[in-house]
Amino acid sequence: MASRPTMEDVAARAGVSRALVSLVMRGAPNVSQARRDAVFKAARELGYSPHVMARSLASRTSTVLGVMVSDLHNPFFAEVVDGLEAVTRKAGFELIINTGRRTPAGERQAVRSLLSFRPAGMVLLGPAVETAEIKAAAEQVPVVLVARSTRLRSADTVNDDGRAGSELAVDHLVGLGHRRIVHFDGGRGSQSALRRRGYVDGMKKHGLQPSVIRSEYTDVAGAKAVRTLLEQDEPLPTAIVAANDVNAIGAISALEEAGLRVPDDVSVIGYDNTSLSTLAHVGLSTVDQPREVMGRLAAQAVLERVRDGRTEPVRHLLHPKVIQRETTAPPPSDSAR
Amino acid sequence: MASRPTMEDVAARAGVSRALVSLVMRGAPNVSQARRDAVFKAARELGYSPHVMARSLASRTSTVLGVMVSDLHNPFFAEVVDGLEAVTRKAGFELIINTGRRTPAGERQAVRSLLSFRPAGMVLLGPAVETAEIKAAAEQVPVVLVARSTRLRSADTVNDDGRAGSELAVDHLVGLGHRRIVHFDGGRGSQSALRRRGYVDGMKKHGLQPSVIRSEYTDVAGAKAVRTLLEQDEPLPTAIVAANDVNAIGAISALEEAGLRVPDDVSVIGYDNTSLSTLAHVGLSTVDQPREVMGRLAAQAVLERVRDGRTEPVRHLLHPKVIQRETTAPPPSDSAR
DNA sequence: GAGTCCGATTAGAGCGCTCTAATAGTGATG
DNA sequence: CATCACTATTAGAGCGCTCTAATCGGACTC
Repeated sequence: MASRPTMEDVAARAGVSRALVSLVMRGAPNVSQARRDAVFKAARELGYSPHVMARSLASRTSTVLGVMVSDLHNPFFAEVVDGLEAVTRKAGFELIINTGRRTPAGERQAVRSLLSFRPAGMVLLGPAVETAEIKAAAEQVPVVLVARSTRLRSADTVNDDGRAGSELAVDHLVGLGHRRIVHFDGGRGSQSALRRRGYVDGMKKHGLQPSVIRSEYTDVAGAKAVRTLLEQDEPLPTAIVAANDVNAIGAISALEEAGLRVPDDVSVIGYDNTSLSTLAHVGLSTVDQPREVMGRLAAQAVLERVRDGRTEPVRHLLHPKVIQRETTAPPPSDSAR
Repeated sequence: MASRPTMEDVAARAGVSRALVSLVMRGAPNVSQARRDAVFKAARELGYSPHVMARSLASRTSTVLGVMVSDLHNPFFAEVVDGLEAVTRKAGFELIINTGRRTPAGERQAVRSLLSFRPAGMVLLGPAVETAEIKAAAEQVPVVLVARSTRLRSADTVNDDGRAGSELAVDHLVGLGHRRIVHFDGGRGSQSALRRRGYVDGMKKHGLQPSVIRSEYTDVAGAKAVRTLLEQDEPLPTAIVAANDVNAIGAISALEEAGLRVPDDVSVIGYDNTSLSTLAHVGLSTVDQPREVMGRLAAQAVLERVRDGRTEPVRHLLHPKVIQRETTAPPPSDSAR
């Protein structure tokens, strides 16, 4: 495990100064072809590659972008990361990813850890962490939030209109004839309040009684919410607006385990339109968020702050739409109230 | 966006030397309580946090572990990362994750990018990248491979016995009465050759004719393999041994789209036992790999090299087992050869 | 042949930190 | 009260790099 060669080593081997090697490595224009070749040759022979962190320390700049993923298990984020990567790679930045392990405390750690690399910017995907923490980060470095809204002028946001999305989900179910529609919410998760409000507003709009069951953005929580439902005395709802796709799938699993058929007995609609819902075997009806586009927009936003020095906040608000697949259908005929 | 405070700033504010601040930050024992408190107070007031990279530059050590995830979309890796995090966090190391975007070229970039941070060690999850690249990395830093075998003495490995696992899958299907069993392989993906061999060996052991369809570790590829199957003249197989869970789910989706029922018409068994397969709605029969344990073992292996200076390679080989759920059943009765 | 330019090259300081070696401080000891 | 034995603190060099300012070496002019 020989210690890696440094610029000094390359310089010695190529018979030039360290400064010249630095120029060559950065592709400076005024270097003679002969020296340039000699430096590259020496670098190749030694297996040299620049020490990014020493570079950023010396240059007081960084090409690193930190990405905090609140839940690595949710495919939604993997798809956003795809969009992020596409844009940032092209712009010559590097992504480093950290996970929040589904808890605010974990997210806090992840954000701080990312910050300790002194990145040029940060993108937080679905953060559930306190606003204070986000604010602190945004004071040090440009921050873009995805799937989380904020009033902070120092952070940009990329969101879909979660209120509208949930309302659309309700409209869709009401359109199919449902009246007893329950919402499993995202608990303390990001955007959960908005989706809940959209659901409540939608229900009221149709003159229906909203009913929210506290849940989370995980399959386990979705299954648990169903069990809560089954233990209640009240008649079962004919439809569920789940917090997100993962939650919906957990719910469907629990329903089927309880001998209920989806959508014959109960309709379920998710949220996010992740790859999960696309699978024909799952065939989850859901509300679409354009995940890859969101990643791209987030990357552009952070680059605008980093490279172009923009300081005015940007708020991207995308319009959700319902994707009907096989988990929503008219309610069973005997369910008329 | 004020530039972040440095150790010098903290020292000035606390009325001590920079060296003392450094000692306090590292929790050195021989510092008076009074000074220690003063330093922490000043640090807090300034919002100071140490610059990890300057630290590792100066100390010639690193607490960073690089993790290359070949496919962020595959939940298998998210679960391995859970195990990695649990162990490394406790040991005071930080994880930085990079993705290979499902291509060898992407993995190469990711590995190099990770290396440019001069991490203490690297863990490659399911790498499909060339051995030469792995070897080059292993010359600079301890490397642990998960879900990929190698002969390199410079790298540790954590694997399940893919050959045995596939053979078990075949045994399971044969035990149910299947005889026309097809394998969708993992193409150039890691461990794919081993799983293929286990399948072939298993078939031969039972006196059956192996039949492999080239595929990949993605749902899209699984669906495509089914379509290939349907276009062939030969009678459909009664069972499929899929490359992994994701591939299996893609396959099931395509089968159902074609009007075939699983497991009534065709049985499907996956590989990995990811959270995906656990969902009751999916109910995928599969071959279990203990993902979180694998993450823990990998973390321990890399820490042993980093901290304890182990140089002998370690090979963890875990024993797979079949998990029967709802996608495997006896073949349809009229399918007798 | 002295002077001028301009592109190519380099010396040296410094980024934020750690680490070694030296220094200051504090009692205990004889 | 000088000496010793510690413990607590600090100065200063240096990690691998960039960047500014200085220098070098021709080619060109008059």
